[in-house]
Amino acid sequence: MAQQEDVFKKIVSHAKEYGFVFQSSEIYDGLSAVYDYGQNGVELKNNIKRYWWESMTLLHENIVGIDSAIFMHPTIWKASGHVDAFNDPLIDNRDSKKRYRADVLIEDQLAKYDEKVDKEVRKAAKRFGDSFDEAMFRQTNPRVAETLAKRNALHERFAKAMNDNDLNELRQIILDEEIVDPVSGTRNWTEVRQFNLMFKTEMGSTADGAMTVYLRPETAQGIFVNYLNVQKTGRMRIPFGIAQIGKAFRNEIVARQFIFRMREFEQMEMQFFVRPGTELEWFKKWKETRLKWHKALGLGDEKYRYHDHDKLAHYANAATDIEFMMPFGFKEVEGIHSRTNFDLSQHEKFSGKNIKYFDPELNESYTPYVIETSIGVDRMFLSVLCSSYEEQTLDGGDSRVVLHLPEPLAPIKCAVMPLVRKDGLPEKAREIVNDLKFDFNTHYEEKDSIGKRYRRQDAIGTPFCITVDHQTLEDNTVTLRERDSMAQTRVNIADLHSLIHDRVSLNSLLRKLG
RNA sequence: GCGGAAGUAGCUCAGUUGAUAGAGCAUCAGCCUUCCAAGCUGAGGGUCGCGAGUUUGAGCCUCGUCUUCCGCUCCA
Repeated sequence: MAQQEDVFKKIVSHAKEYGFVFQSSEIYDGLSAVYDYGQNGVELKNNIKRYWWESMTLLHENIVGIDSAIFMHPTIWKASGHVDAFNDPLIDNRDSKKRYRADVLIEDQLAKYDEKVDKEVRKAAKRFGDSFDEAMFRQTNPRVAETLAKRNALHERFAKAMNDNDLNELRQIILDEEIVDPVSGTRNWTEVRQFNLMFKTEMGSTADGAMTVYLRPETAQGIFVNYLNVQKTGRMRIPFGIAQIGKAFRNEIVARQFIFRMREFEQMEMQFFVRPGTELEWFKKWKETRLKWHKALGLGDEKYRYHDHDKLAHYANAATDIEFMMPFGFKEVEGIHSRTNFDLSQHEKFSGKNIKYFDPELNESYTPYVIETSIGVDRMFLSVLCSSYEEQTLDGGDSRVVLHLPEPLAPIKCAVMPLVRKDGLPEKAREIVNDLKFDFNTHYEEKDSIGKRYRRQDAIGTPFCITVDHQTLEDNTVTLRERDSMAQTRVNIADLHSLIHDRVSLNSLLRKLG
């Protein structure tokens, strides 16, 4: 494990050194958990997005795309449950170093009072036998009355504090109730802090007229609130899907592991709308379809696994993750969720609008069920990068660092280089570049020895190098050198285009998906 | 957010008990002309994360702060 973490550090360094990923605002000491993509990173990332987008929209005639705004009506996040779910008052115990939700601690305390009352009741029931009147006992017993009075006072105080969002009062309740940390058994508590996982900003240029809006914490809601627009204007029939790629934002408490967990990240989501009752079939189908998409990249089938959720979120009736073997363990890259009709029903309720789908085959209206596939672009990027990175020892003791990127995803497809910088070779190489550049991201390079130039291209994952030598001037052939095998073949300049195209075009990946 | 460790050139790092910064690789210019890096000459690049303090003097000591890593914690 320690060794793997070393590898991960090397990958992070490599990503920076070769222009894939930089920390945001680095010259100002950086901004925590925010990263920028460099000149090679952006190409790789765009290629990943294109692979996903085309696999959705080109290969499925019943899936279309949208691009919704990051700003959305704030009520959407009330409807989706994010306003409640993403706002927790948290408190730390200084001795155990554990963190708790303050409201949960107090709720546990309430439960303890209830438990105390129940205990009295059970004791009395045992003592009085059949003649025991529980209702009467609860009303009249002085010990029970005392406990209940305390409990109700606490409940009232707690409800008020939560309602007022009074964090100091929550802490005071914890102190007054002498609540101890179940781990350390101490009452050495920090302040209660509010954690807002959604970023807030204001819309409207005057302070008093401004409305609080959120940066979306997921892209899915943009699809839900538009689904009927798309269905009607696109004359879509169930089952159909809507795909979207876009940024989302979460104020993560702990954001770590490089670009694996960032505060600003990009999602590729597809929401698939189906007839109620058929959702689990579709869930199964999308689970398989999505894993196939991953495996087609050839990063290694053994690096993937499903992780089915036992504990389901409030809106889901089935959920699984596709996990990828990162250097720091199997980690979620994609989630496939059967979201039921929760989101659409909520939007119907909160908006007051009828957004039911009319099914012409059944001749009835209903709220569709939704299967979601949601993949993190940055996580995908990381899995591609990590599994492609190799430090290779060559015959003769030489070594090289190679990125075995899937060829269609590589930032640069081919590098053209004159063997020497004279005798008209550079000019000939330029001619080749000027022909290939319209179809492939092509680099020209003439500096340093040829071996060194090959190494540089290996380090950024360029699949092909084309070398122009003196023979080229005579018979228009060049050396085509392959990244992974380092094999060299003599080919005609006229054949370069199709040779490269067969290997680096996205089609070669998409065809594997059928 | 808590605890621990760290931050010196693009990368990897050295810097002795405090005396105003070095190496290798990389980059750039030139020479050489060579099909798998590390040949020669020269050049650029650092207010030692940032800010205070102690001191005649701080990369080194103290405090604060930011960032990163590890462990907790959290995770629609």
